[in-house]
Amino acid sequence: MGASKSESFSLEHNEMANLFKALSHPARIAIVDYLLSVDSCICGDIVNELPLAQPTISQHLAALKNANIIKGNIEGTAICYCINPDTLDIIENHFSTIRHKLKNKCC
Amino acid sequence: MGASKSESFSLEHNEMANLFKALSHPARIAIVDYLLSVDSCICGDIVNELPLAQPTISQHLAALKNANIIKGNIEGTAICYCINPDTLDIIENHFSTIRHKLKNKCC
DNA sequence: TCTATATATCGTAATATTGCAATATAATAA
DNA sequence: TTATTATATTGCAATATTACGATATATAGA
Repeated sequence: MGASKSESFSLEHNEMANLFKALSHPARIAIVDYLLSVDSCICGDIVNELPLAQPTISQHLAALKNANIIKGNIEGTAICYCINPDTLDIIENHFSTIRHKLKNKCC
Repeated sequence: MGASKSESFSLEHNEMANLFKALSHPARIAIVDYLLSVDSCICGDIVNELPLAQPTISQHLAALKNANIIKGNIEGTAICYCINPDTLDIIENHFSTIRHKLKNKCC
């Protein structure tokens, strides 16, 4: 075999794994970082900021959009990208739950 | 091609991506969840808790250990696994920085 | 209309991940 | 020592990801 046995795991575990998978590539971390480094949402110039070809960046943006980590609004010829704060909430809640459970433990 | 061009990105972006990659599989999320669900560190019975063969679980545990997400102490014949709170700090700081940067933005 | 610009999709090659049977290793117990 | 138990490693097949050239689509402006 080789396919991930995702159907053997809970929906919640799969959803969290998919969020982390969307963040599991340095180009996608760099895209999120860049979106946060400028004052407003970015319309257009992500391709010039990263050392990857345009189709590759388009794929990475699609992965982030698919996981709801970023939102894209069409703005004329360009597309305006922003971080989705709702998904940030989900991730922060996940780690806050982990932190809380850890408090009652030996390590 | 096909290999990830990780050398084109910063060390920090690669380190965060590697942390998320370690969490990007439902089995590994389930392992972390299980480690948190019991009172103490787990010595032994992770294999019985998951619907995967022993070598597969050993691989997933190695991936989590390699990313410093869990720690393993040899305890006789068994190995005692715990969450590594230091790595949890790193991840929480990452999202707290993101949240902070988002405060000054349009979305 | 035609042209320029921005982004997406297709097709495909290179590489990485996943899963497990078989086997190895390591520690304890008899 | 030999058996038992727990975990790791090897080898390999199935599948997924990454990257990009070529091409398609879609909008704005001339």
